[in-house]
Amino acid sequence: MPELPEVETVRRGLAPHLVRQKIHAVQVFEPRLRWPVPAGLAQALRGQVIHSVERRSKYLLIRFARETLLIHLGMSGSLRLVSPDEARRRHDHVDFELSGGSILRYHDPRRFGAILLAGVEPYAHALLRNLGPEPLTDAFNGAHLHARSRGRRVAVKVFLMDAAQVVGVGNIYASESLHVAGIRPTTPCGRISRQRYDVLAKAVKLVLTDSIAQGGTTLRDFVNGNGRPGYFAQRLAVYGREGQPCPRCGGEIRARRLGQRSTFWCPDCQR
DNA sequence: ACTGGCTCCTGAGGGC
DNA sequence: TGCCCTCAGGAGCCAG
Repeated sequence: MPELPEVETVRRGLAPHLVRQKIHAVQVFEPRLRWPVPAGLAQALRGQVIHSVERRSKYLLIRFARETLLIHLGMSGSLRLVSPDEARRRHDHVDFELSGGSILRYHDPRRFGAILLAGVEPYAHALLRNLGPEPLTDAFNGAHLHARSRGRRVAVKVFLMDAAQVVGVGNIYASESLHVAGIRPTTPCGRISRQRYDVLAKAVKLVLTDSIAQGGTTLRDFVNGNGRPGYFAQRLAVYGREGQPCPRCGGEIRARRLGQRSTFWCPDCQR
C-alpha cells in the first residue's frame, strides 16, 4: 500500500522523466476507479506539456499550463513508465502516451485510486482544500495537534489519522508513532497535554523519516516494475504483533479495532 | 461541529 | 488441490 513516503518516492522518480514531455494521447481502458475517470481526460491533456510533478498528501499533481492531473494510488495503485510494445496486463487501467515514445501506465487492482482533473488552481480543489499540514514540515508540531484537539473526544489514534489534522499518517504509522511516544491509542485526543503532543509530533516525524530511509513497507520500481520489499516492515514494534512481546518493555502487545481499523499497542508502556 | 459507520474492490490467507 | 469465507485497507461521505 503506498504510504506518503512511497508516494514521494514515486514523485521523485517520475518527475525527471515527465517534466517537459508532451502528452501525445491518453487511453482509458477502465474508467471505474474510486470516482469515474473524467470523460474529457484525453481531450483535456492531448498536446499539453508537463510543467511539474508535485505532491500534496498522497495525491500526485501533474501540472500543465492550463490543467492539473490529480492521481491518487489508493491502496493498490502504481505508476510505471513502459515502452509502447509492452503488453497491457490485467488491471492496467489508463495509459498516458508521451511524445517521447514511452507510456506512463496506471495499474490498480482494487481500483481505490483516482484520476481526476483539478484545473489551474488544484490546491483549491475540494479534495485538497481542507488538508492538514505535511507531517515533515515545521507546521506540524505539538502545538498544532494540541490546539486542534481541544474539546474533542475521539481516540487519539483516529485523530492522528484524520487528514484534516495532518496528512500521510496511515494505519501502520499511527500505531507505531503512538508506541514510540508511549501514548495509548484509545486516549481521548482532547485530554492529552501539550507536552505529550510535542512528543507525539516528534514520534510521527521519526517514524516517517525512518520509513523513508528503509524504503517503505513495499516499494515498486516505477521504471522496471519490480516490486521489492521495503525493510520498514521488519522494524515494526507493535503493528501486526498481537500477543508478542513489546520490544521496549516486554509487555504483551494487544490489538483491537478502533474506528474500523486494526490497532496495536503495548498496555505496559503506552499510557 | 463531531462522531461513528459505511462504502468502493480484489487478493491473500485460513479452514476444511 | 480446490473451494469458500473473511478480512484488510485510504479516505470521502452521510446520517444522527
